[in-house]
Amino acid sequence: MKQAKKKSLEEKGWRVGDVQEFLKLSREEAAYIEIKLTLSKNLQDYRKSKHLTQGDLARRIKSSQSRVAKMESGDPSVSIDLLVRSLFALGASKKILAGMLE
Amino acid sequence: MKQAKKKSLEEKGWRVGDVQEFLKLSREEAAYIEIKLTLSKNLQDYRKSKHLTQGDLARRIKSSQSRVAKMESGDPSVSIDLLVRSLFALGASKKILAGMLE
DNA sequence: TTACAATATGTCAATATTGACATATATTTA
DNA sequence: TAAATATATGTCAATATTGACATATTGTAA
Repeated sequence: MKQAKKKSLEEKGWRVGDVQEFLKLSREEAAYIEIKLTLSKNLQDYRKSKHLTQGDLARRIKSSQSRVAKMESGDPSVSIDLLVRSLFALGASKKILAGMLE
Repeated sequence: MKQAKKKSLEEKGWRVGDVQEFLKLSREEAAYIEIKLTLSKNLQDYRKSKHLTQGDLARRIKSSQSRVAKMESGDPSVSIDLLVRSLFALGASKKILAGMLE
């Protein structure tokens, strides 16, 4: 955007640059959420493939059934760290993790 | 381990099973730490390849230079979440992330 | 149906992670 | 060299994540 136009808009009260910033942020936010959902889904598949209940997995990682449920439902209160640690507890490796993201 | 042997050891005060549990935990812990270090190193390379200072990156992710330094040094106070969000802020994609873990 | 097992949802105190700050230590440039 | 710039390290109050709990809902076998 030309400086003159930018200045003109700013004089009218617009915060120029915010749209681009918004788009960039939402792109990054979307990528972040997508990763969490990918890990969530894979965790559930992985657990089921081992014929474990949420309670079983909870015991293994010293957590609770309700937290495992939140992990698998993509609850925003769950960190990537916890998802990754849970996958490792089920026997996944770094390579397997990489495969989940492809 | 045979049950008789196990019982005998337990009578002597040993917590049998702890060794296996310790090994399993350390295996998972090692994998978790390895992932963080991998992301740390890649973050630094990625940042440098874009000719940005730690301060520049800090501004982009609304954090501080000191936290970026901790991210790149593999400081245990840094979460995978923060590392991943930072990589996305530098333009990385899910696929690129996967490549880092291979 | 009715038990029973598994999963989902909401809450919260305890714990972990965070950005910010001060300041030390490189590293680069004039 | 010295000054400027970049990075490292320690601390801490604010915020986010956590396990635990209660309880609701869903699935499932008798």
